Amino acid sequence: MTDAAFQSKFLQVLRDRGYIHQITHPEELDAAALAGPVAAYIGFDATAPSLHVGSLIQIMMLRRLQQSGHRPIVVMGGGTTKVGDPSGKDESRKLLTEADIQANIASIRSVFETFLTFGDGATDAIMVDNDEWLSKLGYIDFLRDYGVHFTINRMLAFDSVKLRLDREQPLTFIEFNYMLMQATDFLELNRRYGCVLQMGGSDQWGNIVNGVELIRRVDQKPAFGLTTPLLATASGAKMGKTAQGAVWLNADLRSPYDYWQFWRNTEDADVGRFLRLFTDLPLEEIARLEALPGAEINDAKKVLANEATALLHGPEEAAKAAGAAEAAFVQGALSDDLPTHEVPAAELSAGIMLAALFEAAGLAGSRGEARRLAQGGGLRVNDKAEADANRTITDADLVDGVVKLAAGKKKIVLIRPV
RNA sequence: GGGGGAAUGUCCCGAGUGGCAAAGGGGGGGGACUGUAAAUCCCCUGGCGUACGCCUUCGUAGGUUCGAGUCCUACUUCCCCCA
Repeated sequence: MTDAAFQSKFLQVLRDRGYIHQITHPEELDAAALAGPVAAYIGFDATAPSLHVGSLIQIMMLRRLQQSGHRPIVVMGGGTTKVGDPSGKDESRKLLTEADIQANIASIRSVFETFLTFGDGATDAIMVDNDEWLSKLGYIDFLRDYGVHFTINRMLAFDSVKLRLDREQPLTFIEFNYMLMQATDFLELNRRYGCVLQMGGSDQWGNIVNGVELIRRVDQKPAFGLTTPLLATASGAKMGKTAQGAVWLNADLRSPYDYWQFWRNTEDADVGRFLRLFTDLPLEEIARLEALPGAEINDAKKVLANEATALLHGPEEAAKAAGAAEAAFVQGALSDDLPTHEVPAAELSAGIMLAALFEAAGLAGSRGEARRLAQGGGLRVNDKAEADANRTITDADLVDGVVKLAAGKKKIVLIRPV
């Protein structure tokens, strides 16, 4: 079956907006989606207190699923995170404690509420924690019930395993079991909720296929897998990695302003693709936007930033971020909505070394970095390049009640005495 | 079980003769040019210090030496050959 032949709205949308990389059984899945609401899940491991942009394509895919009249299941990996997914990783990650994992889950879960509608209806989203069943597995029972369906021969051939072996990096037995855990998840969800589809990133293909085959083998029931392409920018860089680290979705880790900026700085060649993936705009509108010539493409980037920020943080925050950016970049003015770092007024009066202030404001990783930045001409105070990072900042540097610090032209933080 | 290799700047790859803060890439940051883009060119890329400087780094732990990434010993992990 070619992609063009999809009958179901769900797969048509995914195809047209660029979500599909691989599907295990395209025709069957298409038929199932056409016949009625299907339940599909994506798992999210709780390795950090927030998801980042890399997971956004998955979240958006669940949104498309729901928009197409189906039921999204968000699986929090309380159990799988205890084991640790080796997929795409060079080396073992430190094992997280149970408390860390639970704290991460608590912190992560709220982002889904803005993208999905939760409830008890047929197409309402639900969220479950796989620790609920995984932690109850008994070792011998597990081996007898599930272990018999997996051959080492096969497991060794999966990329997640092969990568580690090829790089001569150790792969521990616990990590080796991860794909079995994930396959167990799928089977359990299939039995509990009639979940027939697991989706995920292309690095999850192996894990997903295992689940599909487990269900087909053990329960002789249909099950499907679908993966998204690996997201990279047109220049080949991994999506969502910036100087300051990952682009977190939680507002306390990355402000709406910075989130807006992230999208605003999209490469020309990515604008159309990102609009399709990360906004709800109609395809015709996107086609028009991405066709804008020359510098006008910047208008499309603003739309992208507005829409994407609104989806995550709400329209008000998006508007504030857009306003602050407009003021800072176009008018060269200050806006209260720029990222702000507060310092005690007394400390400022006494004087603070500029390099230390940069470090505290998060604009530099260390004082040394701030000094280098100054030498390179990228350190600015109140819009003026400052070559001496050792100079002292005091009340005298306040302009309209704040000191405007910038690392380069784009990263701005206002220092406000309190 | 025996024999032979390998682990390097806490992002990755990777040179390295006993004097090394350690070659060179990639990635990242800054500057110039632009459109808050890409491409290109230039600079920077362990921490602290205003500074002569001090501290911490080459799988782990010891040792030899005025001095060790470099030599020795043990351990850890990986690869190859023989069994």
